[in-house]
Formats: sequence, C-alpha cells, structure tokens
Amino acid sequence: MSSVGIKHIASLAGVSIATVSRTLRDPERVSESTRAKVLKAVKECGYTPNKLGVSLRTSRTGNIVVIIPDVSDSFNFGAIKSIEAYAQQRGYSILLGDTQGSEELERTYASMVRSRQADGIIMFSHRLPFDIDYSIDVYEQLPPLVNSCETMGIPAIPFVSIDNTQAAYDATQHLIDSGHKDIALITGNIESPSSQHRLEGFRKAMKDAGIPINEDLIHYATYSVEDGESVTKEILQKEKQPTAIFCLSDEMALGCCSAIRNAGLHMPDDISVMGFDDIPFSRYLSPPLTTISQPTKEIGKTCIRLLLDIVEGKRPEKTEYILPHKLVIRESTRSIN
Amino acid sequence: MSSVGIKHIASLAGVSIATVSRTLRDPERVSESTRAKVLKAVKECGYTPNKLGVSLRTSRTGNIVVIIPDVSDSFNFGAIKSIEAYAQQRGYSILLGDTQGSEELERTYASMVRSRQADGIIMFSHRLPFDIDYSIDVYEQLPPLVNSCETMGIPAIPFVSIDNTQAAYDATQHLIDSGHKDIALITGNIESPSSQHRLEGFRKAMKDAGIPINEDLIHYATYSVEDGESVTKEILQKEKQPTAIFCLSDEMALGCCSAIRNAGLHMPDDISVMGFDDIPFSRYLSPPLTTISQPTKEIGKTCIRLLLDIVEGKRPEKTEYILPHKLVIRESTRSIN
DNA sequence: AAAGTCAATGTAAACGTTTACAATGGCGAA
DNA sequence: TTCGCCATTGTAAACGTTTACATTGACTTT
Repeated sequence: MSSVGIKHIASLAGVSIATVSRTLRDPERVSESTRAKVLKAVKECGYTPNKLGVSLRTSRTGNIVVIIPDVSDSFNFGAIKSIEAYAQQRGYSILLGDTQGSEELERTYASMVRSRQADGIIMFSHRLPFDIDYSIDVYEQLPPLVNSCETMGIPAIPFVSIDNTQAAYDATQHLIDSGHKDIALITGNIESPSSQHRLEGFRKAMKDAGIPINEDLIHYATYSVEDGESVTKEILQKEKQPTAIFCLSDEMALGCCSAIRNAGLHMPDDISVMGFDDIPFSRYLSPPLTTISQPTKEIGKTCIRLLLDIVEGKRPEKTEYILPHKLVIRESTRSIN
Repeated sequence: MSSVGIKHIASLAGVSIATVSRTLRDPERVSESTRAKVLKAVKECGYTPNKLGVSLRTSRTGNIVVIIPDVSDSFNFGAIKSIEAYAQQRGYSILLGDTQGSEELERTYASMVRSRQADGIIMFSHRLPFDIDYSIDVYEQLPPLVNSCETMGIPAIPFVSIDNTQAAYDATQHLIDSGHKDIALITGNIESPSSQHRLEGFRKAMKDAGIPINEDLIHYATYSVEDGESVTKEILQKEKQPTAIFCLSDEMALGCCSAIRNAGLHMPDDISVMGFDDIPFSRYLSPPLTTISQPTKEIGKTCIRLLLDIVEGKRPEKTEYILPHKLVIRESTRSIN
C-alpha cells in the first residue's frame, strides 16, 4: 500500500495543492481542463485523501460511535440497523463499540470523541462513560451524546426509549387478565433504569389488581440466556410453583423456556412464559413467545437523527423521547380462568 | 466540550510543548519536578491528546476495522468477542463495521485503512473490498488484511477457517449412518466459497456412500432464518418428502424448524434436521439442534493475532489456517435404521 | 486607453502532534 | 581553570490537509 499525498498529485498534474483540494471538494471552482488533469493524476495513483489530515484541518470526522454492552444481545439489532441506514444517508459512518459490559471499554470508546476520532456517541448503557465536574456547567462538558433505551438520569442528555414502566404494566396486566396470580418475575441487572422501571410496572399492575406480591417470586438476575435458565431451574425446584413466569428480556425467556422443557414441563399448559423485547428469534421459538415489542427501528432512527442534529449544531427541542410499545400475544401464555 | 491542546498545557505548566509530549509518552525522560507541573496542568484541563494529530505524525492509529456482512448473524459473536479481547490486550481498538451485505459499505469501511483511520482489516466476507491492479505486484497494493471464515481466493491474503468441505461431509455422513437416504439440502449464498465447499462435502459424502443425488432436493438460498423457513415450506409441500433436511447454517435451521412445526410435524420423529455453525441459540431450541460446531473463539484469536503481526511488520509463516470443527449431536436428528 | 470585475489559480498559515537536533548548564576529571 | 559529559529542555520541521488571502490575466465598461 503505497502512500501518495496531495503534493504528489499536485506536481503530477502541474498545479498547486490548493487546486487539487478544490478539485476534490468543490469541482465547480476549477476550470474544466485543470479538473481533468487533476482527476487523471488521482486515478493514476489511486489517491485517497488522508482523512486524518482532513479531519485535523476541518475538525469533523464523519464518524459516530455506537456503544453497546453486548452486540450479541439480539435486542439491539433493529436499532443498530436503522442507525446505520440513516447515518449513511446523512454521510456519516457508524463505528460499533462492543464493551462486553466493561466500564473501561465504555470509556475507551467514548474517548474517541474527546480525542477527535468521532463526532458523537450513541450509548446503549446507563453509565456516563467519562467524568464530569458538576460544579461547573454540565452542558459545556458534554460531547454530542444520545442515550438509547436507557437513561443516565442527567437532564442535559437526550434519551430515546419506550415507557418501560407502562410496558411491564401491560404485560403483567395481560397475565392477570388471563387468570394468573402466582407470577414469578426475573429482572435484568437491577442497576439499569430499564430494569427498575419494568419491575416498578409489574408491582403497580399487581397492586392495582389487588394481588399481594410475594417477594420470594421476584428474582434478581441479568438480561442473559444463562440467567434465565438457571433462575427458572431454581423456581421449578420450589414446592409451590407459579403459574406464570415474566422474564424482563426475551433472552432470559429463551433460557427460561429451555429450563422448563428440561424439567419435562410444557408451555403454556403447565406454565405460561412472558418475555420482553420481541427479539427476532422469539417468533421462531416453540411455542412462539408472548412478549412486549419495542419499536427498535424507530428508536434507532430517532437516536441518530437527534445526535446528528446536535453534532451539526442544532439543540433538540425535547430531551425525552418516549416511543410506543406493543403487547404481542403468541403461544407461550394461556388463560387459566 | 472545550478544546485544549498541547500548547495550552505547555504554557500553563511553563514548559515547551516538546516537554509536555515527552511527559505523556515517555515520562522517564523528564525531571520529576517538571513532570509534576505538567501532569497537574493536564489534570486541571482534562486534557486528552488529539489522536488525529498523533496518528498523523506517527502514521499509526491503533484501530482495527472488522467488516461483517451482518452483526445480527449470531454465528459471528464468538469470533468477534475473542478478536476484541485479544486486540485490547495488544493495545488496539476494534471498530465493527456492519455492511448489511452491501458491497458499497464493505468498501466504505475498508477505505478507512487507505484513508489512515485504521491500521488493518478483518473481513468476514469473500469479496475484495477495493480494486487492485493485477498487472503489478499484488502484495504491494494490499493493506494489512485477514479473511475470517471465507476466502477471497487471493494467495497473498491469509485466511482462517474450518475445513468446510470436510465438516459438511461429516454432517452428511452422520445422517447417512442414521439411515437417511432422502436428504434435502439448503445452501447459503452459493457465491460464497463456504457454501460451495459445504455443498461439495455433501455431494462427496453421498457419492462415497453410493447414494444417488436427487438434484431436486438441493435448494439454493441464503444463510437466513427467512430463507430457511420459506424453502422448508416448499419442501414440505412436495409429494415425496425427505427424511432429513440439512441446513448449511443454524440460522436457516431455525426457520426450517419453525416451518416444520407450523406444518404440524415433529422433530426428529417425522423429520430430522441438521444445522451448521452451532450458534449460541441452537442448544436452546426445542428440540436442541444437531449441528457442526465451529471453533469461533480460536478463529477470532488466530485472525487478530495474524493481523496485528502483519500490521507490526511480521509476515505470517502460513497463509491458510484451518481449524478443527466438531459434530455436535443433539436431538433434532434420529436414527431410522 | 484606463479602470474595474471576475474567474482561476497560487501562497502560506493553520490544525495538534512527535521528534531530530540544538542549546543550556551543572558537574567531575584533568 | 578548562574541558567534556550528560541530563534536561527548547526549537522547529514534518505529517496531509483546507482555506483566507493574494495574484494573475482576460474581459467588460467607460
């Protein structure tokens, strides 16, 4: 991979470097004949402008970094895809940063904007990935940043999400309407606002229905297949079993279903399972999973639109964007009335 | 986000910019007292070196771009994770580029190394993402590049993969050993070498067993859930049905299983299903999927190790790295002897 | 013919670093 | 005292661009 610069092209075409630059950025500004000469030289050398030089000069990179705790969590796919599509439309590239949940990696990727390798951040996690000094203006210290699906609880940072409380309320309500009273709940990482809100929604629905909550039926775990499986195993070993299990993510529900099957039980006859997220796989499970569907495409698009506006200097009107969710009833739950 | 540069720190600490740079890169080279002054100024301003400036000067970025047709294909997870882990260990960052199968996007991401935003590429696709001139030395024109799971058929480009032919042979052999003769096959995108080799392995196993191949049972599709589902639907509508279906990816197998269930049939009693890849979900399916397991962690680690060596100037000894696969027998296939 | 306009191009500074080379000064050896 | 050494620091060039400003010369207007 040889390295030709603008100077080389300039001398090859017999013009100044300014003319080469102009030919490439703003072709109208040069005469047709010089343009031809320059483009010929460019083609001959396979010249590509050094983006470092460009970005250094213009202080814009055209890169957006998307920070995700785990790319392998299927829930994020929809959002990522629409983020990519829209970004590309506006001339930006998306750099995906998978952090495996590590705060250190979150900070590493986030530092790409501080160190001028990217123009903004979309963050799928609730931790602020850098330190700020709350004694001085917070706004001034923030890079362009939008929160997806989670919130950091800092008013200056816009976030896009569904109403997790209401969604969990709706899911719980559906189970209650179907006659379930003994409902076990498996949460995601309880430090994340999304988990907290979903738990809250569950409690509220139970309370509104006048069903006392048995705290033993609330299990604290993480949004992973493995936890769904191991916690369900525990649940099934107890003496008194719930008639339904509400998993706060579909990934967990997947593990949950597997544990139920391994115990020789059947869904939804022996036990109902409710998921949350509606990941692409859920409809292919057997039985297909009843769950809460999030408008991931819309979430992604809203995030990136918001972020690019901020990058380009427009402050967003709102700082909270709550998008509608949907209860998707499939075959993993049944009425026991 | 204020923007302080090295100059500002220098004047704040009362030293030259060279000293600031030295303090940060090679602290031993400055006296303890100046070091203290500089570090104090750095902390006060929250100074982070502008990576563009650094990279421009040093012509190294510390970034590796990983180009994947589709992050949502679960098969890639294992490799990505180990790539990330090892890269971080060696001080590099991974930028994930999802291309949605678009050649244009492949080229966009690949151009990051030509435009000096990244040092090398790991490519999960079989298309060369830039033009090269075969009339002059190919080696000279290639950026640091390693192929994962697919090969571009260019000897100068190292690739890491399993022996797809043998793996498909083994899978087919297992079905044959179990008494299956009428085996339907669903391929991935037949332009990819991996699909071609797997198909080849299937043919060879059938031939070696003396079973004539019914070309009507070979279906050309893509490695997606949707295709697995629709093709299986077709298969099940035919008069004479196979006793087994071999899907060349687990994603397809997932759709295949769903179609079988929807047709009111049961696995493995009515029909056996063989997958390929052993994605994380496969063990959680009902019934758990019999499939070929790829050593994704090893593949990823080999790729990144190879690539970083190339980036740092060492030519790899070999250009072909074939890692061992494994037949994983679960419950979606049965013997009909 | 003189003045003014305008399109096309060139010159040089700037972006933020690293680093070769030069300069400084303290200290020990002769 | 003089010299050389060495640790520490500074100066300035370089990396590859973009762009404000200056220059040139052709053409129009008076």
